Amino acid sequence: MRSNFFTESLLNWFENNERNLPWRQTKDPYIIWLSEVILQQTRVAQGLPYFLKFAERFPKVNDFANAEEDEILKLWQGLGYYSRARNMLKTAQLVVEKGAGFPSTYHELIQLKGIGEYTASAIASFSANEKVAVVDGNVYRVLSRYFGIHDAIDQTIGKKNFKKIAEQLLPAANSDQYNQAIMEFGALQCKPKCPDCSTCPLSINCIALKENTINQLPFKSKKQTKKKINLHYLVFKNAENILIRQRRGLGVWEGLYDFAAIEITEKISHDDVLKYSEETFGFTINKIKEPAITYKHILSHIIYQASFWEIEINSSSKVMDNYHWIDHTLIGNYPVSRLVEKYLEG
DNA sequence: AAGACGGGGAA
DNA sequence: TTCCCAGTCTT
Repeated sequence: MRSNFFTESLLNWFENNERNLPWRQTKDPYIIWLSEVILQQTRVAQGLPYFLKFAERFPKVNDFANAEEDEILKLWQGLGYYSRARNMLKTAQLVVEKGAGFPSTYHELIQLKGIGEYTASAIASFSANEKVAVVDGNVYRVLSRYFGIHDAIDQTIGKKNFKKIAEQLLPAANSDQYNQAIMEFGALQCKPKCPDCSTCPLSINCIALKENTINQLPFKSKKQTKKKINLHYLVFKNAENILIRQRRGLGVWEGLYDFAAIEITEKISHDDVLKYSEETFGFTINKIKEPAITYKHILSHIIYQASFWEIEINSSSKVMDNYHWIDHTLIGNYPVSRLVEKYLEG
């Protein structure tokens, strides 16, 4: 599967269409790592401001390694897939501990937390020009269409095939430029919806265009379903304090802060709230404000229907380890989900 | 192999 | 609504 026309056309297209992105101004594997992890499953437009924040706050891996997880998560707030942030801290700490600087070889990178095949290839290619092929969503799309490959990209067999083809296409020289080029081409020209094939320099040899299968490729075998969960938040307050909880072992939003909550499918009543408050916390309720609105919050695999009960109590009695009474004006200092953020915005 | 894991932008 | 984004990890 060698194609000089394909690779030469992409390199030429890239020379004329490359975006000026800040992480392309450096060979520092640490900075490239920042950008690559931030951009996992994330559009450039959404990730860019986060990259700028992180690069400014943590110019060196040492700065990152010395930060508290809460600060990392606060900076990451709103970007999603928070395990990326938690894994980055572990990786930064390990790199500093080893004392040899941020690695730039695929072999070393692939062993680090939060760095998989794509990210290890990207960092090795862009920082050290190692001859490895990147395979991301853009690459699947461009290759599947141009070569008319209908293998499922969410199956092991299909992934291996695309990987092999990507490796065979890698040019001997400028493989770093070529890797950038094919991804940029996928993002700007060979887009998921309505690609502009009429101006595409590869269209003359594009199998999917010839077969009219552009809108069927790349092919995925599974379709995701979302389960619906009702999330009843109990926001306990007294005169000056509010009760927050750090999420531990709940799956979603690990490490972020929210409030006491009941997750059941049924609606809950005024009496349920009273009973739960008494049994779980020993609280005596002063006043309950029923939720006026509900929030629909959609994750990749869950649809939350959330409501917030505001509950006044008189004292701040002792609570479990992962719960904290804090001054209500300080809640903005804690990392929270977009759902909680929207509630707090009123 | 399949599911968990966020949030938002585009059509 | 539906798709998918410079994917990775766990089971």
